[in-house]
Amino acid sequence: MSLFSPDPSAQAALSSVDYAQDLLGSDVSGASLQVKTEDSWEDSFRETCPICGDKVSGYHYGLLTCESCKGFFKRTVQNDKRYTCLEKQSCPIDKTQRTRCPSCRFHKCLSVGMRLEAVRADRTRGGRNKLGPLYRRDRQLKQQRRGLDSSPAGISVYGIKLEYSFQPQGGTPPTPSPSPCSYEDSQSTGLGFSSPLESPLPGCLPELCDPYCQEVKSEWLCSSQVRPPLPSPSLLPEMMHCELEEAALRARVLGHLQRELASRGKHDRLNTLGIMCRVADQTLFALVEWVRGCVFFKQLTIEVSTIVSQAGDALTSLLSRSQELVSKLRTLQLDRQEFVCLKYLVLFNPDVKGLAGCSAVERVQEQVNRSLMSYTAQEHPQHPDKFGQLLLKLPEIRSIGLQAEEYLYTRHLQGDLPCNNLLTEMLHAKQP
DNA sequence: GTAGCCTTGAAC
DNA sequence: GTTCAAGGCTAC
Repeated sequence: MSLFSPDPSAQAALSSVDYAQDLLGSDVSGASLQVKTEDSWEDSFRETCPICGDKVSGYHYGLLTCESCKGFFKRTVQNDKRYTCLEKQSCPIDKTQRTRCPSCRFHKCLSVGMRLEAVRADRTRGGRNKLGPLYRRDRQLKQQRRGLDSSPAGISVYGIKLEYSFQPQGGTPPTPSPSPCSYEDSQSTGLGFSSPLESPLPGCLPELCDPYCQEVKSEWLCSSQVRPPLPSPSLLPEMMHCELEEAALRARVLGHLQRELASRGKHDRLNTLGIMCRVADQTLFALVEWVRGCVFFKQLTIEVSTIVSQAGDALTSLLSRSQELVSKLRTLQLDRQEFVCLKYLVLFNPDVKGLAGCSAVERVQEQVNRSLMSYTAQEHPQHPDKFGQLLLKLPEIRSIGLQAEEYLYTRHLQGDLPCNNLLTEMLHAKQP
């Protein structure tokens, strides 16, 4: 069984911190495929490091990398190093030139998906972390992909039935094409692959390529003679197109609230929590509308959700954390494009507990990462660290979302929340 | 600072 | 007991 898992908790927290800092969201969990093969592990070592192309030594901080990039990433994060690129933040990173520009090397580490949170703050040695299941799934998916590569198209491998799939927007199956395709071409048939086990078409732009498509990657990342432009931010206009107009959203939420307050009698007034829940409810409607309309999400099917949630009394802390986050984002001069990218990164979160079939989500995350990196490099060259700084805010955004969720769940269990609204419905859905 | 090898220890 | 992804050590 396999599920896709959007994470509106953090979405809500991120989207509404300006005017309603206690929104909830939902999470889903489900079983994941558990297949381990000897071949897949051996095959892992035949791959090349997605950062420099050197020989892979194993999974490190979220993906298969070489020993030196592992060490570089560890040193950088552990020692909180800040690098500055002396060129245009687009230095080629390969085995022979990887030590030339640590700034671009670190950006590449982040953009291909190395996880900051996998570097232990307490420097504890040994043991395993929460990425273990991800590594297992990745190994398994690689194995599946190899099976697909050597099998006729469309035939399932190992008899595993997929319950979740990327679906072409037009409902027509993707047509394999041996020639390179444009982003628009890919859009016209959805993302061009119908399950997380299938790779995108060969020859597509790197933004739409699978993270392990080394042939294409090396072409645009490592060539020093003909260097293509920075990873195209062409995804951004598409993402911005789906964006709700914030002023209109505010007006809608406030208008609804005013009408509700006006319709209530003297003895039927809403208390503060009631007002906040109404705001949360309307914002959730808007968020659901955004999620439904957003690029990528339209191509997903979603299954049921369950979660075990624990209650906590945290409104003060929640508000203070949210305000602090907003303040940090303002200090970073977060603009609308970056805000939208963060929203996508929060929504398409492969770390969601119990998420299976997450490779498609990881691919989306990687594409958005690239778009964000490209955008910040082009639009804010005076702030070369901005991409990394923005990514560092994601754990806090997600954490605030979870805290909001826990708080609301507690109040929900105590019967403090108004009935018959979307918020309550979502909280009901979270009961184990 | 880099990168290859070693040690550690939780998950299986 | 084995695995393997963390952090540590150290020659360069």
